[in-house]
Amino acid sequence: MFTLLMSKLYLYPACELINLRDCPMKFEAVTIKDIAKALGLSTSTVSRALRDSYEISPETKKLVLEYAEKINYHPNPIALSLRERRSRSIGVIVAEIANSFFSQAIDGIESIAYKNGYNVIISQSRESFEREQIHLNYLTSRSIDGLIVSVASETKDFRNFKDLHDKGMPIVFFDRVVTDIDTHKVTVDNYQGAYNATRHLIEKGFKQIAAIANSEVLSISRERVAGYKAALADQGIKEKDSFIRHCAHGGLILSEVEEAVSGLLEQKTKPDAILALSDKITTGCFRILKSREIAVPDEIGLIGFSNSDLTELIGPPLSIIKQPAFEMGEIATGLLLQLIESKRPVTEFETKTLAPQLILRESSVNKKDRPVIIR
Amino acid sequence: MFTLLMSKLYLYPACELINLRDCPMKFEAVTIKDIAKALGLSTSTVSRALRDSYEISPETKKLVLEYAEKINYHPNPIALSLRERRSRSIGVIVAEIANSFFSQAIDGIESIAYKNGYNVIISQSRESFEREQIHLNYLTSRSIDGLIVSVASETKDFRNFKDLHDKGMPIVFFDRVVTDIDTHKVTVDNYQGAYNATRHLIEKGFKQIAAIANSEVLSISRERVAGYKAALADQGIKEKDSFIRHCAHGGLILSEVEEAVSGLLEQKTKPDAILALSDKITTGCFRILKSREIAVPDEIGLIGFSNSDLTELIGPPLSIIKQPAFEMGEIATGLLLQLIESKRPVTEFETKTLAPQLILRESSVNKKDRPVIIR
DNA sequence: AACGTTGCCGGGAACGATTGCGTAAATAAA
DNA sequence: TTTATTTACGCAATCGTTCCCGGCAACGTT
Repeated sequence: MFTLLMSKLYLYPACELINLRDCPMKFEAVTIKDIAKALGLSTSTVSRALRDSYEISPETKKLVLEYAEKINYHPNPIALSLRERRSRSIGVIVAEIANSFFSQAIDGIESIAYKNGYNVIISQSRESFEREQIHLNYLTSRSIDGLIVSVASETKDFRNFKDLHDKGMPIVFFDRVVTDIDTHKVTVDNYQGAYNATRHLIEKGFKQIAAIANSEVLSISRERVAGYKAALADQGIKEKDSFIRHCAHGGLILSEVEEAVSGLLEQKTKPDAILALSDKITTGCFRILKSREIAVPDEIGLIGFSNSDLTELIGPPLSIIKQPAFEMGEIATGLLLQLIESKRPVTEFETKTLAPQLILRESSVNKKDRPVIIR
Repeated sequence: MFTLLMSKLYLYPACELINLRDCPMKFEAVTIKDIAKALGLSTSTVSRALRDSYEISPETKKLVLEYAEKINYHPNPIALSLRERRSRSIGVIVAEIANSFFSQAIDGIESIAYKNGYNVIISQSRESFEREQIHLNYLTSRSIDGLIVSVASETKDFRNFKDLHDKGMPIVFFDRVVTDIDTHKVTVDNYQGAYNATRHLIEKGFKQIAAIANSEVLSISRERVAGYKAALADQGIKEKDSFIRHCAHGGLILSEVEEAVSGLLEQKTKPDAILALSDKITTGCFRILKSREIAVPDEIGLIGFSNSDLTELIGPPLSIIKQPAFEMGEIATGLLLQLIESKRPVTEFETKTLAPQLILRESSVNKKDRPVIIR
């Protein structure tokens, strides 16, 4: 290195000096050429030796491998990507990272991706259609091999996803899936989750149960509301349209939750319990009830979807429907990698539906029954 | 496209058919060559036209740009990376994504990186030295342009970071910094944060204030403990070694927090307040006090570092020292990009210290004073 | 009329790796 | 000995870009 530098300096002193300044030297890239030159071999031989090709003699292999080890050679992943036309990275679009459900899911995604030598590139839609589409564009222009998506609350137009999928981009949806696009999907049994929670409320003596859901177009909202309605029907309770509210931004904006709650409380017969059908709505709802000094569960019972560990510590501890987020991330990634690495185009897609977990605590237990704390 | 395919099919029917099967067609890569061929130009001309070079006539430019737009051309970032020897992606290593502080910081990192056309590759150490080093290795072998790190609790040996930095890899530390390595750092005024919290406890009438900190080697632990001690000293309270506990894994394992709390409660004079000096420890601590049915703050007051929004909803609402996590992520990324894109090697490094925010709620207010709820 | 400028463009070598093909030497088979 | 076969390696193309050259017109200058 030193001698090399010196000789170059001798030939082009100024040029080299400038170069040294301009390039902060980065990571001294030791390439296959360096090995070839040092060992008096061709790059092809070195490459094959490193890949343990049968065409290379054991002695040469040993030589190459030892030298590569010695100078700490690592194949340049970018060169590989260019040649193999795959980047070995997958894109992820979620509403927001700082949401327990998504961060746990990303955790799962990352763990499987890492094990298989893939990078994960994360972006957040913040429930905005526009941001989602921008990120979609950006990610695809960055040549990712596949995509894992939980669509934004605002999104009503799935054409871009559809086009992308039709063009051959492997996509796996999780949590909030797009029913119209035929690909792998990973969800929780939202219907059952909402059904069980509603039924639980009824069993605990609540009569007037309202529901606040995420955006109407979202798959999870439809399924959860359906579960809620079914549970009411099964218990002979008539559903009221005025008891079902939606938050277009998934509760990301507290004011929309506030509006939903207000809408419920202003009615002639007020609800005695609220079923919150999305993470942010659950905690948002509690926040509002608390600020209005409405006692939970004595005045209004509360249960909702949530993946936060801290719900247990809230006063009163919140009953929640918890999704196996980490597992969902793992499964989605497994399916995606399967799609990416499949030799032939995949035409059979599956929808994995996991079981949600109902964790009952104090917030959903009517005073008559208190304390029935099941954990 | 169709005619092209047909002519190829005519020449190499079998070959093409196999190809079509093996390659799930991916993303139909429209390249600069396609444009050149279609327009009867050379690739150099097209490239230059796209980059608006002065060497290209306005007419040709127009032609190329319009055609490129029409067929939706996007430069292949991988080819660019190979040529420019930069991947336009930065690595991030944090303890765990599903931790409010880190997810908020990542949020900030991602926003700035995205604006500047960089990808973010995230990995989690889970406070383990081994995992951290594995990820460090992996990330550097994936040719990232720079690194943002908050070191793991377990890490005592910073040689790999140091070596990497010495080799020219731009690194920015945030939150948990490595004092020995001279590079940009972004922290919060940990000393002041702990000082103010301690002082607040004293003012609220607590006399026996204990502290539970993260791993001893961590910069944040040292600074926070120092602030705690200083506040005691300033108020003429003698510090007790037995009142300072450490959690080697940063509270990631609840049992170590349990052990720390037990250690405090077993003493002849028990503490009447606990200062938790790390996110996980704060909530872990509360969790344990609650499970032991120790009233907060009546029996033991509690305040601690935390970035979770839900601390407000806990019963009783937790007083916290909150870090501007999002902002820290933004600043760290800005500094990193500055480092990456600097023409000449940077030798002057700065440490940005932001102000923590003390949010006082009920958990740190002694009964005599209740209710003094400052928000 | 001869020569220098300028404008505009193409050829081709990189970047780092893989791989189909060709081929020399060494060995085996005839 | 001649021919076939194997062994072990090198050449060169390729992936998509950029950019250093070099070239060829059409000018303008003397």
